[in-house]
Amino acid sequence: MTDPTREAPLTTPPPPLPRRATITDVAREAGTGKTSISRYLNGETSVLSPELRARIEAAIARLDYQPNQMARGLKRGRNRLIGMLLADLTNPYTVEVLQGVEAACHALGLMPLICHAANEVEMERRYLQLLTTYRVEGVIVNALGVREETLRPVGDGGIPAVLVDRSVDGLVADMVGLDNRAAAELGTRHLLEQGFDDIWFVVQPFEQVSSRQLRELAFRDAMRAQRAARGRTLVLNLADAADVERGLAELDRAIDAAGSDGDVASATNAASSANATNAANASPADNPGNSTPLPRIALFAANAPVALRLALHLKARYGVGWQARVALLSIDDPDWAELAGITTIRQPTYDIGYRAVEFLHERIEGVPTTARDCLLPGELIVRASTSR
Amino acid sequence: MTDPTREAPLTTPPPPLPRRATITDVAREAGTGKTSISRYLNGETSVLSPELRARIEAAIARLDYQPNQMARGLKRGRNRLIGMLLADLTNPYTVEVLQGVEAACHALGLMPLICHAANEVEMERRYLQLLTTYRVEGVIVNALGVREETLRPVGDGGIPAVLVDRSVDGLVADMVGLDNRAAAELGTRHLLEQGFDDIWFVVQPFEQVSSRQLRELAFRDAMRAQRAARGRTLVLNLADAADVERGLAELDRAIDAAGSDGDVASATNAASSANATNAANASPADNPGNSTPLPRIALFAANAPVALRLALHLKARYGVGWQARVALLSIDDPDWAELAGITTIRQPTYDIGYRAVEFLHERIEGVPTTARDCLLPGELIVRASTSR
DNA sequence: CTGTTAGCGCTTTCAG
DNA sequence: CTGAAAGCGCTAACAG
Repeated sequence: MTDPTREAPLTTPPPPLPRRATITDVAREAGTGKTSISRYLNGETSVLSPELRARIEAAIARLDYQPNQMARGLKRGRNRLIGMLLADLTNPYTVEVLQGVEAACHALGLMPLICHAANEVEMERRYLQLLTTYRVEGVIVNALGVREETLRPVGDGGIPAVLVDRSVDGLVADMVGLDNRAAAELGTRHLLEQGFDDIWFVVQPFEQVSSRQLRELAFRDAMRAQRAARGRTLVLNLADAADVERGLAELDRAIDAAGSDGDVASATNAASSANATNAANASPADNPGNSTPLPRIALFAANAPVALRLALHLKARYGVGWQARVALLSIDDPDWAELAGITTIRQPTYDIGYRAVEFLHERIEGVPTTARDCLLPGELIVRASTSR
Repeated sequence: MTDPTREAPLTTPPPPLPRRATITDVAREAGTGKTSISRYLNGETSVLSPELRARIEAAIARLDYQPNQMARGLKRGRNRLIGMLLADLTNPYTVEVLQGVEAACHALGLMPLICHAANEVEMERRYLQLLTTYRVEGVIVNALGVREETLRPVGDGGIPAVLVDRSVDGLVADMVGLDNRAAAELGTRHLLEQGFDDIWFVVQPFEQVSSRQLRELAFRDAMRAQRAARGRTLVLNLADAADVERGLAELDRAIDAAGSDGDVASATNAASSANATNAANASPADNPGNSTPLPRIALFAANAPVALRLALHLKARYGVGWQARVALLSIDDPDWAELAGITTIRQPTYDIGYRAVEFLHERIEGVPTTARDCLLPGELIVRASTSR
């Protein structure tokens, strides 16, 4: 569609829906004027004589009348609708945030229009357009990694907006999400404390996505503070199978090298690959005398989709016992984490959603604050994968 | 709220949103009447002189005009909105269906309002009310196990509706979902062919939910056809922790009995529990002389949430090797299925969603058919859990 | 306490 | 080809 403001003419002539009762019908039925009905609907109950009120109530019941929100909205200039733009419902994180959003909306009398961009920037643009066209009073945006262009209608001059999980470059708006820096530090420190000295941070392409950027940066910082341990970042573009293959192959080489070098129990070819490139600068002395030597390599997944991809690969490669071979920690705590026994950092997803709506509500009601950030802490959940 | 048609008065006086350009503004800017603008918007392009058209285009661009859908809807009597009422977004099934719905809506120029009841009947009622209030042209309902009462506004006399996954007792409407009978048969037959002779069908309470009913019934029928194998149904109310405990304990007893009785490798107390009640009538001769004897018990989960609960329990009880102890098969194919190596029957979720919208669209356009059912086949995906 | 009168932003006859 | 006028269902002054 070249011009988004133009739409194709409706194919079929409107087959009139079964007409519902209108306020006029009710007024007639109750033998009064529309105004009184309107007053009743809006709770101006005190100004109505009990007698009239009863008649109105009866009429409404008899006609099964339900006020038309569209018309109300048109007149009032407000429709209690807010848009909720989601990047990816496939990600459990999104669904959880949504629960918080719904609860808050319920509490505040708002109705969220949920729009699912399904990772397509074009969809995102289209939905944003649609939302403004329906005159939503505000939007909560879990944006794809986009810039000012598609997000132009919101924020600053446009409709009130609050960002979730990620901030967007050109856009000044409230934002609520995980305290990424603290979370990444928490995870890294845990891994270090458990004695891992070769840690891979695995993340989707992060140039566009602020939260990923922050996590990766915090990871690098945390690793830098710790000498004698090595930290690397592996970028996995989950949308590109070839890229994923390449990345996983790189990982495999490292794991194999570390495994044969460090695992004294598997007495196969320990000596032969002692000079493997990757594990060269790890100090063997770090590892205290456990009965089962630790896997030397730990994987730190930046979010659940990455963790799932990694887990699937590791399982395919090392079988059901993969957890003993490589440690896996992930930000996000999907329901299968417990099943796979991986350590996670759970985000306060419900609260994130709830706060987002509260922020938006304040903005809608015209509270004048400047753009705020609300960073909520994550919670480390230690499971077998990284413990002992 | 006693009376749903009444709403609390707005707390704050409407702080006027930054007013957007209206059709009148555009008309003035273009030096013409509203009618021509309207014609332009509705693609009646042929009746406009190229000159006027250019002026209109310019005016629209200059004012960044976007027609107000609410107003259009009010006038036209149609707003291209449909409701999508979801029982539980936490279930991957739901999200997948949603993708199909969205695609179809996109193709047909509809805008889905997604409402998430989060397994609360009250929410379902509330949303349904809201949807009719916004005068959606139709609804797609993935209902909780409800009866006519809350669903009264839809179907028959009310707005067009199509049911997804489940039919509802009092309600005549189109319905699209899995061919439950065939799917349950497929699963049962697979288990039987693999040599399992003690099969538990595990399902949430199914009096209210037609799809669960059908699956359970088909399972029982399929088992009845097969002599020498035993089939049982275990009901697990996932919302009730105590009930789940009870059910799982029952399961444990059966597994222990079967395990000690059949698994010659674990030479612990084979004899002592040979007279265990449950496994008594299983014929040991059925099991061909494999190197690793098959686990005798198979679990058939009626859907993914049940399968997850089972898997979590089994893992907690039998450790990472639980898959060797008990076979697990599930209807639904969540992303962790591959990770856990469980066999599944994948539903054609995308198609289900897509078809649902197509059905609804036909209904909206007034195609006069009688209530139809569309049953789509599931696909068996065999994984380690039940193979060999 | 109650009804009359204007519109909200748009579409749609019906005349030019 | 173009525009004026009459509403869609509802709310909000403004009088009674």
